[in-house]
Amino acid sequence: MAEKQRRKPGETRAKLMDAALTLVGKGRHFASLGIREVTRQAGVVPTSFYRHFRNMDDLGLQLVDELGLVLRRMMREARGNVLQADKLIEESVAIFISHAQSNRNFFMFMAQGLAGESRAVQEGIRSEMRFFASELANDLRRLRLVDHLSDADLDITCDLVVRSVAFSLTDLLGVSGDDDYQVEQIRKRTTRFLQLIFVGAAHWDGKSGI
Amino acid sequence: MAEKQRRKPGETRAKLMDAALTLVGKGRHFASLGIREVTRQAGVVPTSFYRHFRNMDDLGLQLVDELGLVLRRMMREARGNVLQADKLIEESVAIFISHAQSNRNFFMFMAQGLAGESRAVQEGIRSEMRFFASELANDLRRLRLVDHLSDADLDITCDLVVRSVAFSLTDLLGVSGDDDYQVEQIRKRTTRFLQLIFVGAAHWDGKSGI
DNA sequence: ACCTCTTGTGTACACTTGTTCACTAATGTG
DNA sequence: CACATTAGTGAACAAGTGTACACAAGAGGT
Repeated sequence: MAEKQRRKPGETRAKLMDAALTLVGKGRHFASLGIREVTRQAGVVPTSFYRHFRNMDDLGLQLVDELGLVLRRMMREARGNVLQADKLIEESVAIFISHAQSNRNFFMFMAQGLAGESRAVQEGIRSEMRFFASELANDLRRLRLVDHLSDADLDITCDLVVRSVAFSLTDLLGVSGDDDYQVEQIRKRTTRFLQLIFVGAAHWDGKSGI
Repeated sequence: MAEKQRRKPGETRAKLMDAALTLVGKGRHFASLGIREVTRQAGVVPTSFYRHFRNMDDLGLQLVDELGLVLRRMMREARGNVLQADKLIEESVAIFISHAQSNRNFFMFMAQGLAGESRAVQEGIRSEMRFFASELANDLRRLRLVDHLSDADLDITCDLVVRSVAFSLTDLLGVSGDDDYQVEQIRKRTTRFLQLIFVGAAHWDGKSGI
């Protein structure tokens, strides 16, 4: 019988969140996880769960918050590392892929959450994406790369960019992660997507299309 | 005690698939559905399930097949109804939204399956999307709208179009369905996305972007 | 040193789950 | 009509589930 082991404050909480992410990383869907399963994976007794979360949805919401931090870190790195404007897309995609690889479980949770079963989690992730898109819009404005676009059109453009990258996530998470060839294919394809979008934005006249 | 009621062949099978879709439509995630739950919703005894499916994954796979039919019907209608090339995007998006509304549960299942827990279902949906993109490419070629694009660039373009529309699905399924204003917003936004992409494709020179 | 709050533990209970089995009514085939 | 096959039923079982409760060990304040 295990002794009671008092650990650092918040450690069990972190272990539970980690456990959920680990299970998601192993291919399970967050919606199908149970409290007992998560506590088992965390090496903790089931009742401990309730000390930190009201239910699995609650845990999901707190994961979204942490996801926000991961995304912000990624954004900061992108801002710091993208020096020349002409390599902006390529470098940003590379940074994105690198972060997605090293936080695989988090991004897997994000991909799942977009069509997940908790409306709150869904809205949380969506909100993170909106924030991301608006920051991207700010940056592009600041770099004076989109002077001819109205605010509304810039908004559309950035939204589409973020969505395309998010969709690439599902490609990326579908391959084994150390399959360098496949990852490289996805990187190239995502880069092309964004280039296509920005070519469209550059020639956008505010009216119709084809 | 209910009598044994022999029904039309395949009726119970259909009822089970319908039941799963109904539950998905009610906001449940497919990955979290259980056999008993589905049979209960279908008004059938749990053991009947095994007469038609080996497990829930199997049911999911068969749902993907039916989803394929729905998508093909939609494509056929789009081909028949889009007369003028200049309204191509708007009409296609309208048809898509209309189908997504009247097959809400199916499309919800599709949105979930993209990051679902069964690899086979995931691959099935992905394959449907690839098929859709390639058919779109064929149509655009046939209409001679993309003569300046290489096959590879056309492929990228159509892929991006299909992805964008698929992502709009998650927007659409997030609103209540008879909230006409919101649906209209999504329709407009999706249309803009596609217009932006096609403007990009029209000015694509085979090299870089911004 | 005392008290209080927080956090982790073990036990318990009622309920649900997936799956097996034997049984039976309807159906199609000869 | 006889017969094999299919497709439905109900009972059963072991395993797993969420949650409630009472208890205890350490932390922090006074």
